Amino acid sequence: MEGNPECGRYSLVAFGKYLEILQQNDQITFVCSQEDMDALWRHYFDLDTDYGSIIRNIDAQDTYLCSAAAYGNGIRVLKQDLWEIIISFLISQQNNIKRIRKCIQTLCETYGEQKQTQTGITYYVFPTPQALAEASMEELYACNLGYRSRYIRQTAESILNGEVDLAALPEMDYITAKAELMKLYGVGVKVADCICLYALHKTDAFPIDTHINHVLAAQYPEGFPFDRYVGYSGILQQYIFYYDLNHSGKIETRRKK
DNA sequence: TATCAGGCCCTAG
DNA sequence: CTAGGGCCTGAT
Repeated sequence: MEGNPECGRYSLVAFGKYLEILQQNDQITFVCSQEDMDALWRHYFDLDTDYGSIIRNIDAQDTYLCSAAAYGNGIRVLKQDLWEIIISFLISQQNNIKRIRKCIQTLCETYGEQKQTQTGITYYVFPTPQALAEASMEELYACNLGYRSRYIRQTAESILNGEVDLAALPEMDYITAKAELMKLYGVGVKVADCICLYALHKTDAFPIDTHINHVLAAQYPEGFPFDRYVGYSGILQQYIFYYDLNHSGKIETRRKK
């Protein structure tokens, strides 16, 4: 998603299509046909889920989680393309967001199909498994993917030769799907959880990275109450992550100045 | 110059 | 099973 929060204008490419979104205060406008809205974007943004009821179910005694959820009110866990998310999170490891975006953009421009909107905007779709499997290691390294290049190459091949069947994954339960994903070279516990959450919408998946780990140690020394939030702890993880990354970051910045 | 950023793989013990 | 080293690269 590319965006300019100042003027409330966002754009993204998903499932081969380009979408522009405009926001004026509480009003959101999707610039697309009614058909695409109903067939694609409603599902993609998980618009039929009531996130408000999830937030209301949070333990009122848990002031940290309540604050995090209030801060992240409006966040939605997207239902993104499985293949795209696998590669994107292979790239994300030991990496920062700025470079992740650049790597993915380079992959799309180098190996993805170029398209144009009716209004003449050029964009690139995410490359297919075939396209990435055909890339040489030298070419992948040239995309600044670093040591993740071999993860991407081998993963693309594992998909092509049927070692892992992408089409079968959505039918699996969370635990099974996670184990299946971890057969892919370069996919460990954390990345598998991200894929489960962002592409397969397994909302029990609770990715634990360095930020979350830090919060869990500081706020939940007795352990996070997963039992209380069966079926949607992954959504709460999003609130925690966003809160820790932005809110507490701002506090640190202010202190320094 | 050293460290770190939304980890993972591999090898030892 | 757990610990620890190595790994691409760019920013600070």
